[in-house]
Amino acid sequence: MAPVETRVPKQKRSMEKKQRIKDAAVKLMSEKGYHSTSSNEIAKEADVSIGTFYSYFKDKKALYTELVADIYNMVLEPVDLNSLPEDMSVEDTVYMYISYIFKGHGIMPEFQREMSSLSEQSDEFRDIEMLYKKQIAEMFVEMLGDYRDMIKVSDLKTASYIILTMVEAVIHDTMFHNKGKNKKAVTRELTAMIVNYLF
Amino acid sequence: MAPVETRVPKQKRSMEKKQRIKDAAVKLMSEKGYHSTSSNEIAKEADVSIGTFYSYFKDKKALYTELVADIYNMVLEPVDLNSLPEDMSVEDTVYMYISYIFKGHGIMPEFQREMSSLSEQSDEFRDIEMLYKKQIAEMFVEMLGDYRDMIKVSDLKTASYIILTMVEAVIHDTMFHNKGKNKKAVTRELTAMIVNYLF
Amino acid sequence: MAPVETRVPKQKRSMEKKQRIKDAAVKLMSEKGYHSTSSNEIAKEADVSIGTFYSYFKDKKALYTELVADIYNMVLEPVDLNSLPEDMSVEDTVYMYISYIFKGHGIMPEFQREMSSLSEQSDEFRDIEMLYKKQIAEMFVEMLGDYRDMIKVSDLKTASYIILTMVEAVIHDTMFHNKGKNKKAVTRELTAMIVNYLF
Amino acid sequence: MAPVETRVPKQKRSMEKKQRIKDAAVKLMSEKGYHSTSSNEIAKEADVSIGTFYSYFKDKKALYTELVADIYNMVLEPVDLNSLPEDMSVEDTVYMYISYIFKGHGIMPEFQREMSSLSEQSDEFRDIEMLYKKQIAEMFVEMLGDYRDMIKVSDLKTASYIILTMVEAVIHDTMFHNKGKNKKAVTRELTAMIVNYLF
DNA sequence: AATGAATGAGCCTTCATTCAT
DNA sequence: TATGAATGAAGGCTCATTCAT
Repeated sequence: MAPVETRVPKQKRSMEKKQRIKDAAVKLMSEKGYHSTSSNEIAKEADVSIGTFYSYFKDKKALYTELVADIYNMVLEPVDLNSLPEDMSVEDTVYMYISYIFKGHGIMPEFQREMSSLSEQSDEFRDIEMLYKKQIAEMFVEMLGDYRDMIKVSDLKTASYIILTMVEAVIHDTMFHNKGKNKKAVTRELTAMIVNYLF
Repeated sequence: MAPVETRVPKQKRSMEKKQRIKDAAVKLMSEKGYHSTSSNEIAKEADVSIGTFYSYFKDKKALYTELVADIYNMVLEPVDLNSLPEDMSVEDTVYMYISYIFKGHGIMPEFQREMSSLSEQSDEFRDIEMLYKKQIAEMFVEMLGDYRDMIKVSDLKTASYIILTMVEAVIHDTMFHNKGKNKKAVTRELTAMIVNYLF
Repeated sequence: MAPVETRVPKQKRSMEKKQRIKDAAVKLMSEKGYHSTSSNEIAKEADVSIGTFYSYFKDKKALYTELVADIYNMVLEPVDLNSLPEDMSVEDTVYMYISYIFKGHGIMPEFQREMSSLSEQSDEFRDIEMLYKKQIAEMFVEMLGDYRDMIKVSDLKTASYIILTMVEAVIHDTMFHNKGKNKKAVTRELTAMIVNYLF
Repeated sequence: MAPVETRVPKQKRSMEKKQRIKDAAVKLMSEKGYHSTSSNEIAKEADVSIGTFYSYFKDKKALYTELVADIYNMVLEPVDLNSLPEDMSVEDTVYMYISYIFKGHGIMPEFQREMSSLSEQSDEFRDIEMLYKKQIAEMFVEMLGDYRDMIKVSDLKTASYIILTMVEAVIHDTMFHNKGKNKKAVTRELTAMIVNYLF
């Protein structure tokens, strides 16, 4: 009843074990989905006892939540907006933004697919996703820099969120159902659409 | 091995029973998702024995498939494109189209949420959804009528599919995460974006 | 609780129905075994309602019991020992006896296979089988006629029962596991063995 | 889908548990037959959780298969043909062989009854039994030793199989339906019969 | 810290049997 | 007589989670 506190690993060996569990989980859940992957299976794939599994993660859901957070961090981390060229055109900026999102969807795409599916089912996961999305949307506003003043749309914040939603939907579709074909063409079309919309 | 065939109800009372099962399923799956809703639970909610459940539906998946079909029929049915005014502007046409999709998402929205979630997980369900989407996308092309000649986009078929994907994503987002606020504003924005894109 | 008396059909139409049920049962049980054949399936195959099924047979087991009795009657019925030639040799007599048993095993052999399997599981069925076996064994003694005096075995009754057991085992094996090959050779060998044993 | 492997017990306590399950299964299946004994029932009788049951056995059939193997091992193990007296008569050899089979049928006779019943129903089970039978039949040929040259039967291999079939049928009958009475008399009769047949 | 044997609630599904019509 | 919709106990099996070692 009184739950044993989940272990917070501080030593390297432990970290490795926790990471092994995560890697195993990503692998298996990407292949077979969250519901069809059992904790025992994950532990075995990670070459760790089921007891160890439960010493690192309160339950299966907690593991999943951490995985989602990890993915988002991986997707967001490598951005360095400060290093953008000063004199990019609007088109180039939007194009770059879309490419960036495209790139993010290239990281563990199968797992992201599973994520987007599960996010619909639980507000808990949904909330994390919102956090990330807001960040990405804000990033777009920043990227626009001085061009912001030329935008005809009044509520830029909302607009950027809608733009992100749209872009992700189309990219998602392109990645999974068109198997990643015509990335470039899609990026171009989206760019045109967004530029037309904003300016 | 050779199971007794699924019952095809012919009398009113039976129809009611089958419908009761469906209603119960929609209710529970909307609340807790497909995977967390058991057949026994559905039967109990429908006030029907589990045996009756399985006499109407081969298995849980078959029930789900019927539900999806029902939803699609409800969404698609009430359209009558022939009765559109002859002299609508492009903006009005697009606006109407988006409104139509918005309306569709208002039917059992929570269940549709679950549907879109499951579609990601199984090509089987995905296929049904595609069918419906293609119809809706084609409908848009038809609605454009004579304006089609003025469109600058070359591949209108693909464009209409992308537009639908986008529109649905945004509407979906608006419905569930903004709880349906500013439908009008969103519709207006989307209209502008699409018109700008196409013409 | 108070069981409705099982119907004893007196009219032709009813007889037909009951027979249809039996035929269907034999067919299905021969193919798939007793345990894998459901009463609903039998009723459907017989083109009769499940209610009708239960008006003719108290339960599934009662149907089976009747089938066993029927088979035994079919196997035993067509014998007419009185018409045997007077001057048969011992060998010919034994050969004829074995052939007779072989023939019996040719009647609905798959169902008999199922029967022999189930007989092991229920004393009820077992008893019926004993009855039949005793009759067959006695028949052999009768067939031997005047040769009886020349037999060296003391307890002919027991001997004849053992002989039957043996013969059936070998025939059974020949029918099902050797797919009925070398019936003649097997009959010949058995004849030799028995003649050697008795005389 | 990818089930956690069946547990291979290494410690004594576990071995005991697995054995308890087997013992319970033998007991119940002997009493009520394979089909009428449920896995939950076996687990309960063994005082073990159903989960434990399925950690030791893939499914009910796998348990059964192990039981059959165990029985065969018990029946075959204690044979040491090399220690036979050199100068046994043919009669004594055959008598000994039959006694050996008789003894084998004394081990868990009720379960063996169920086994022979199931063998008729599934080729899968039948195959295992064949393996064992072939061994026993071959053993007989070996036992005959130098007497083999004096045998008048041409195909000794087949003959030994038929003899085994016969002997088992009679023994089986003696054990269950005559409740083991006159073992000696039956053995004597069978011996005579076989010797007469072979030589 | 780590293990993994053990648990048992709960899942999906079947089928012999009843009974209102 | 006949129907067949309806029942629900029971079966085989899974898997998240616990806890003694």
